[in-house]
Amino acid sequence: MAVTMNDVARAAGVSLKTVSNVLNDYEFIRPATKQKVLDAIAELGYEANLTARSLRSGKSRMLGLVLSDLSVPYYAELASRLMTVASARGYRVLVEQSAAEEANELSALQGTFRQLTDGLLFTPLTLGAEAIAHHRGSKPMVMLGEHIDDPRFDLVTMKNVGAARALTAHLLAGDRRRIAVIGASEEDSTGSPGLRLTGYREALAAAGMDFDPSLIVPAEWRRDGGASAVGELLDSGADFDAVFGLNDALALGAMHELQIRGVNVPADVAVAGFDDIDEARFASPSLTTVAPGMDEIAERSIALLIDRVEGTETAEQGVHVEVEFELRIRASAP
Amino acid sequence: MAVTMNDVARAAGVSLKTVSNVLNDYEFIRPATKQKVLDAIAELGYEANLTARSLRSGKSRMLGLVLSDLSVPYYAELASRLMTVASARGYRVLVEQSAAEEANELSALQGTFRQLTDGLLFTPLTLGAEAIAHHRGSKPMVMLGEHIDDPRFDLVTMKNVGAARALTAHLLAGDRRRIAVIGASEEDSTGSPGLRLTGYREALAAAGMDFDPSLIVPAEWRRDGGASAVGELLDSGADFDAVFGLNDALALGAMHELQIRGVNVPADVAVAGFDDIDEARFASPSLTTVAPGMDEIAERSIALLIDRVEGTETAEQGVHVEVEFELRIRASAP
DNA sequence: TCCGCTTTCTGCAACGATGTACTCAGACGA
DNA sequence: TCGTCTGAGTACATCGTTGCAGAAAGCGGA
Repeated sequence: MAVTMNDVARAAGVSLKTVSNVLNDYEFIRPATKQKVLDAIAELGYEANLTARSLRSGKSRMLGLVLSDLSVPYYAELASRLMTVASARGYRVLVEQSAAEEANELSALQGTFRQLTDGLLFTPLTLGAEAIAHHRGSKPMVMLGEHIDDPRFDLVTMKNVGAARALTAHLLAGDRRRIAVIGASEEDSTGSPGLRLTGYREALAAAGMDFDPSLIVPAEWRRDGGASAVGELLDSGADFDAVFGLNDALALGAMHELQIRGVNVPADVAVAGFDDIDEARFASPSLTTVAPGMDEIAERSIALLIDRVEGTETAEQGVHVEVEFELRIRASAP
Repeated sequence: MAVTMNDVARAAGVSLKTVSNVLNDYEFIRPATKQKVLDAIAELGYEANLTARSLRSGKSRMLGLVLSDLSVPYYAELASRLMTVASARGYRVLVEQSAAEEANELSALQGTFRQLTDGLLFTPLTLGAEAIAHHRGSKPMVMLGEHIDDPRFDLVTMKNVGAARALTAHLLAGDRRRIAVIGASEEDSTGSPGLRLTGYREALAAAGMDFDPSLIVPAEWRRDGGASAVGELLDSGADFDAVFGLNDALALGAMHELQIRGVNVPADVAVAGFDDIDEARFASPSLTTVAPGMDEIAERSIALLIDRVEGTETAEQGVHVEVEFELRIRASAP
């Protein structure tokens, strides 16, 4: 059996409650008593039982993170940073994969997963604002990445529109005139696809260029999605001199397919992505993309969530944080 | 406040313990009573408090996973699969990053992390068998990936030696005569680097070729490690016609650097990796590598660990599982 | 001297579940 | 008819903490 507070109390010759007081930094304890307790703890190698503490106090010092799939590089890198930042503040992160399915997102929002954690970092993909508001429960929650722009929720996000606009402007400045977009459909206006597409349209408009719906190709946001989307474009004989993949996976898949088909990147077609995952830097050619400020997203969202959990952040309305981006101009679209 | 078993008991007009009995599928309950309880549960929307259950029963239905860094694609993909498989058996996975530092591995092995979980999936990178045996505690533990070949531990691993041998043999069959190895040093004989290097040496020996230590370049197992290692090789004027990166990240980094320096892959230098991460398929050129059977690793290790936790697996000695691999011949080393 | 306040420490209940031991009918066999 | 056994359900203690209330001792002020 493990050492309990009772054993420590006996060894130190004090009451159980005094041990608890020492551990919780209660103010009025004589230094000598405190030392006795600390010595006993060290000698017995006592470690607090987190389950019992959690049951009694109602806090687990665990944060939940809901995302679609940990094997997506962007999410993996984000999760890694979130865990590191949380750990520095004494919290752990419990990850739940939703596979982008509504039922899973719902159960992560309500069920036992919620119970185990003090607060939630949520990347909704299928659930809308109303559904979330209705099922969210009472514990703190910070929305991530997706722009569910609703004053009821805390939100930490990247500048989707601005970044996409800047990246498109860069392509235009490089004399690309027919920029295909992969990963959205024409009518998208919300969510990451919609916002990034909006940035693209704004850049076109600013340059006085027409928007051509035939250059917008929907695709699953994965490498294979990017590959097949660009395949369709090529097969259809579309005329384009650049591809903007709405995330890096799409762009990398597209670039792969282009090269297989003998299209030179960037001479014939420039390629740009979004996210600046580590892989982008080492692709061949290296991928021009946008770094959405992942470190800052991780820090701000963890800080906000923990402040909510601990009652430090008291804003009534949802707090909205937008993080600065940086263009990463590389060989695929110089 | 959340609904408790007491509320359910009151609503159903039975004792608290009867509710518990229904939930735990106790045998002797009249169907009518059971139905009353189930109705009350449904009506009140009761959900068991996992923390309380865990305190009382000593089981949390959580498994720990210790790895160096979730942002490493191989680990991210593995973690994702492990979570999916565990979830199908009603378990969650709590991930801890060790950053490949000894202190972190130790604390994951002993500390509060261990307390929170019923069993551990452990990828040791710095700790040796003795240290692990000494600090392991009493809960079940399954070693992953690394070949700490010790009968005291359960282990699920890939065929490192065989796979590396087969891959090297493939390169030799393609008439590559000077195969550089990135990610190991000459004296390595254990761990992933050592085992894969052993496979390489065996393949050379089988082909009657000499082993040239100057072709073995140590490197951090990351993309940038692969890039700088191959940079060193080129700078030193070494003579080589193939690169075997001991994992895909190394190989992809190396391939990137080769192409930047104007070396044609595969015409001038063939490149091969190890792991078959998703990215390998979409690299340019696509990467020849070994698929180490990740799905099977995930299934077998979770099954073994849960069987230990639930007492189904009773082998006294450590159970050792070796999973089959498959070569993936692609464009970088046809 | 007595009161009230602060400092230091203690005991008990409680968090919400499960395990053990028990009660109480009713059935069954001798 | 009696004792025993089995089914069905209950009461209470328990897991290891923390919150709340209170007790004892010391101190200053009137």
